[in-house]
Amino acid sequence: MERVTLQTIADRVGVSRTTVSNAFSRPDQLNEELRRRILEVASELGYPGPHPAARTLRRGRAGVIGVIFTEALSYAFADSYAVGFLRGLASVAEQSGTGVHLIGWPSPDAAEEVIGDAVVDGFCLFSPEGHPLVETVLRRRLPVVTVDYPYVEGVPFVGIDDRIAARRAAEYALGLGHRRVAVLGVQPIAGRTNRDWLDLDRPGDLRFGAGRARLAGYRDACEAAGLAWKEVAVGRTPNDRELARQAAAGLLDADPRPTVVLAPTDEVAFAVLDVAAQRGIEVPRDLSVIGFDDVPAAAPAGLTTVRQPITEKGTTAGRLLLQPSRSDTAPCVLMETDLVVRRTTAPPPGAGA
Amino acid sequence: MERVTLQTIADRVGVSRTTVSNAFSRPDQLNEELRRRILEVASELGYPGPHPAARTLRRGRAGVIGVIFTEALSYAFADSYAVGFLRGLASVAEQSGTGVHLIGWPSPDAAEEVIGDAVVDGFCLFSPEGHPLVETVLRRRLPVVTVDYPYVEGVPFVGIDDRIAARRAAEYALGLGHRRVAVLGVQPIAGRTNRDWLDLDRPGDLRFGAGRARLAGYRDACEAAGLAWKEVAVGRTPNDRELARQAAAGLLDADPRPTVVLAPTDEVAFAVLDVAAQRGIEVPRDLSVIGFDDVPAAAPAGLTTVRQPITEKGTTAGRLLLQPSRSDTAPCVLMETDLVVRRTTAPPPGAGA
DNA sequence: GATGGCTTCTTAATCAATTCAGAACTAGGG
DNA sequence: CCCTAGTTCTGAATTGATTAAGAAGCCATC
Repeated sequence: MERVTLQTIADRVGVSRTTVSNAFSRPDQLNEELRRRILEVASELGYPGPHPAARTLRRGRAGVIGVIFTEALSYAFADSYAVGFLRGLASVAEQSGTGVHLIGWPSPDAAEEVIGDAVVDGFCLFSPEGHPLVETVLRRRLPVVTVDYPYVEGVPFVGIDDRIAARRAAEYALGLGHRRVAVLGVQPIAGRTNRDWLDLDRPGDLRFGAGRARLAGYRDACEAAGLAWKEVAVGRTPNDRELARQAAAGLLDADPRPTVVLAPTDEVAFAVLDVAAQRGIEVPRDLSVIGFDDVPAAAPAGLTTVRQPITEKGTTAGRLLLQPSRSDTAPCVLMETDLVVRRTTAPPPGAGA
Repeated sequence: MERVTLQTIADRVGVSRTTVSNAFSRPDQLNEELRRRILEVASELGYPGPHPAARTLRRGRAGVIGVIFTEALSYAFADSYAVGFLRGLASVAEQSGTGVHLIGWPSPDAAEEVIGDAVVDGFCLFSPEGHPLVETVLRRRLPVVTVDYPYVEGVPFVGIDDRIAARRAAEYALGLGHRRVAVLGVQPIAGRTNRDWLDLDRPGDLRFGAGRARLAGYRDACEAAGLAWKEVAVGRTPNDRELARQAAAGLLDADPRPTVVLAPTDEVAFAVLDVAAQRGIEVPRDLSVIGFDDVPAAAPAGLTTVRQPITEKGTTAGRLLLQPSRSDTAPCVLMETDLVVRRTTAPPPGAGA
């Protein structure tokens, strides 16, 4: 059985290849009766329809956008922040008949290849912790939007001001009277972490990771409140509930125990709550906990956290990609955030409620 | 600025197009020094790399598989069963340098187009509730694997025996002594539901939906235990925790109230637990609840449920797609399931514990 | 009876690569 | 000096469609 192409059908029906193409793609260009005959023969021969790669090549448009993650693709489905973002992006893409191609990143080499081979009309770089692949992506010379990190001059961007938002959260805690403060930072996954990751003063560095920017915001608030940074217990952890329990335990087992933990994400905040429950530490009486993101699970858990418009970030990124602006300067959207106070925060014990 | 192609570079360096192509795709075919010169010129000219569509067209391989969902793409990220499945699939794809293209289904027409336009090497049809698009997909004449439903003769398949698994769960409940039984079925989303959806006796129909198959399993168990099906309270609901609360309330507010609810999914079971908590009905003392799927949230919630290997389904489907079997008959994998008894089931009240 | 406008179809160019067969050159062995 | 083998590069065919430009036929209008 040979391959069936437009030509096969054209020969069989006795018309030109063009006419057969029109039968599929521009029905108004030919006689209805002839079109029916063509489609009938096509179906008889088992023609799979116009070849998408050939069509894309000729048309110069794929009808798909690619979303590139920082890590392995499975991350996209494990993290509810990522899931929320994708939901927003997908809904916009859907409306314009555009597909979404998810691109993971098993290893740097594989990434180069996958990015080079992606049949897409544009890329969305989704990377809470910076993205070593920006160069590779830009090389494709397609429309690009980066989300969260990094901000690249001339490339459309969607994000929030992590530093300010984190500062607000810390200010709230300090305002409640807390002075024994512990903070946690999200570090990039193992292997890519350098030793002075916690050195917040390296210039320009904050532009490459939400974890560090939030940490810096926490520090800003502490110092403004007259609390020296070196008196604050600082830990770091991957953004995984399971793994974060270790770091959380480290902080909660210290003596004196902190009265508030500022977590870099809700996921990590949940880990802190888990450990507190294990230890019989009552929240918020003995310990206050603040998260970041306001993922769907935060509300039922009563977690005080910094809300950011997760899904809206996705829709915004989608629109930026699908309807590129005509202006000279690349759009740069900073979303609003706000502190959502729920049931995991209270004044420190002995504050004389 | 003109478009830069292999030819542009070839002209500039003074070699043939073939040689430039080799510089990118088959480094062993040319002199290292010449290759360096070519790559240098390419980078100077801002060459984006070999055009993926052209490459795919010529090679006849895309390096991507498509996953087609039953409903809107956002569903894929809202449902934890789907998320688990995708995680498995993605991990296998990743290992063989293959991308994953997620394909939603905003409307039937849009779907035809998106499926026809997808530059992929194969399709995975993921559809707990049957799939009207099987025909469209098969027309592409690419490798296909269907997951859960529908089972199509000659098409590789991965799934579980929903009917048997559901029967086992119901048998357990009946074995505990329950006689006032309520069951819930998951119906496809509104608009595609016909009126006699609950008529389990329509021939062949059970092959098109986990919801109905599980319902049939519950019925099998009841009748085998001498409990007439018409004495069982039957409700139906979409697979959404929020929406399912309504159906759950309908069952729990009945008089006499059932002592056990057999839910078609964990998501629905959670809704039943929510409503029970609202009403002050104590689980498992006053009410037993059994779910289905064993999603990650089931264990912490203590939900008794039917475990199915969600992620493993994904890896299996991936392998079937990426390493098509050489055998004549299409592989058909039925996964194991088992009942996981946790803290939401007990003998009915007044059974003399 | 020529002119113009429609509809319907065809011709030929184009999209951007890959690949196979073969040419040119170098080097080694007899 | 010739033959063979190996490396490096080229020419031409091929992949499967879309599209702009143009031709043929038909009808109505002036």
